[in-house]
Amino acid sequence: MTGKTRITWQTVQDEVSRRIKARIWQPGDLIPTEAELAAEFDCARVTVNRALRELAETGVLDRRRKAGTRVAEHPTRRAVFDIPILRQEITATGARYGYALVRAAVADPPVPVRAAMRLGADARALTVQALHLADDRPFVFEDRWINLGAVPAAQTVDFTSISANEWLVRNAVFSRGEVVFSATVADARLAELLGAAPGDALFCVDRRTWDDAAGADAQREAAQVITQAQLTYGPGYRLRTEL
Amino acid sequence: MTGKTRITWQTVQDEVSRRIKARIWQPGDLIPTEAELAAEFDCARVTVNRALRELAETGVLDRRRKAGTRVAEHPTRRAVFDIPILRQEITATGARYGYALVRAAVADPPVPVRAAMRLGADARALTVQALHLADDRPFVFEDRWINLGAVPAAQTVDFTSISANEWLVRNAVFSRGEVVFSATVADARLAELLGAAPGDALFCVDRRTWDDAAGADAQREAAQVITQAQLTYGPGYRLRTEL
DNA sequence: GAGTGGTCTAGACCACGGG
DNA sequence: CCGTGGTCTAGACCACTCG
Repeated sequence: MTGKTRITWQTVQDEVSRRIKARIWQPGDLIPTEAELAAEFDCARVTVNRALRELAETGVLDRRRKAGTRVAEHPTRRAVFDIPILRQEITATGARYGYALVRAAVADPPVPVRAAMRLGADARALTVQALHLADDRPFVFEDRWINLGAVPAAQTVDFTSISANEWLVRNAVFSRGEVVFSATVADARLAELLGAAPGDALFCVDRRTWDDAAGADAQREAAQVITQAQLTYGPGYRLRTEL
Repeated sequence: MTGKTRITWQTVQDEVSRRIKARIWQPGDLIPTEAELAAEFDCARVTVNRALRELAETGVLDRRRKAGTRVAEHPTRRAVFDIPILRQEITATGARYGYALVRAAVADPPVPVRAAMRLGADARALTVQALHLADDRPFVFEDRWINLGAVPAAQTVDFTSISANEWLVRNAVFSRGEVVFSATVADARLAELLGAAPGDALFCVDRRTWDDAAGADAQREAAQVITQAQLTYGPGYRLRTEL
């Protein structure tokens, strides 16, 4: 009865995973070569390769040419977060999405922002501050700076009707991004905006996105920051994922 | 001179990425089929498949049989965090790792812990509290509960010399995990342990791991929580990643 | 030097799902 | 139905790196 089902890369992956979980192959152990496993499972070597490659990408296996494949000593688990548009994050919870612009203006960015965005001393930028609402209650406060040198078209956009978040996703190319998670204390203004108490601990996400000059080979030197955004979530926010 | 370099899946992936970034193929657009691209790049179809599969996994493309491959409308970016053992997280910064046990005891878990771990009303569990140090300064406080029903061997371990974190990674099978990020306010005890001021906002990570009864097909019903840990980081901690 | 993983090819069959 | 992606096969060559 065993020869009936067709061998697929997932079959192999499941069996290998099982043997690791069952400690048949222990951390640090060398497991059979691709060719040996292919013979055992009676499938092509590339099928085994596909199965093991994914396990190596997720950190379960450690593969090196000539050295062979070992069960990872320290199974560094990898957590994956989907970073959707805020509208999606809110509607996904079943709540109604709302948006309220707080301020949009061309201004001189403060020094820390100027430094983070690598802007010249006299460069002006567009600041957009807005609240994203879930069922009419404040969900997250967005404090964004947009580099007008990189996205001049942003200056003419009416951000009372569309969030900077969504406009940028659709209209600005970006090739690289950074995300930083942290915790911050609610000051008086944040507390008022988010309906929190001053002193509350708030979850905070900072994003920066770059455009590595299209087509240019001079990589990160020529990169310019397109936008920087600080998202401060309301009290009690939790970001969850599975391993 | 163009025919000189061998076509590889990465060549194809780079070119497809370039066309998307350059808006040659715009969000929502149907791109050529695998067969067409294989003809264009003069390579095997499976090579194109490999290239596009990765882009689909990262959310850049949306692929459906018969419907073809489209550029994703909402480029949901995916942030990946490596969750290493704390020792690695600390030594990776160049700091010296240190560990100090605060408390290890078999005890009655408080009700919230009992609920989160799906423990019976009379079940006892092992609590392990410890500080992880970077260059002798508190880096993170670990407040952990271990289900002795799932990992009885934990009861005999001397957690003064090895952290529960590391012991469990090496000795406990787990098949599924959950990670939750949040922000919390430092109370008097946390402030003292972490060298923070009471009222500071602290970054907090909660982890739970399950063992889905090995081999059983009754999946998540039969699962038991192996351990739950709350990691509270010192003030100013930031978790960073690239998109 | 030689063993191991990384990848490509050409052809084939299958599964899904749009029309 | 039938086009499209998903996968398998057998063979081949290459790149890395350990011994």
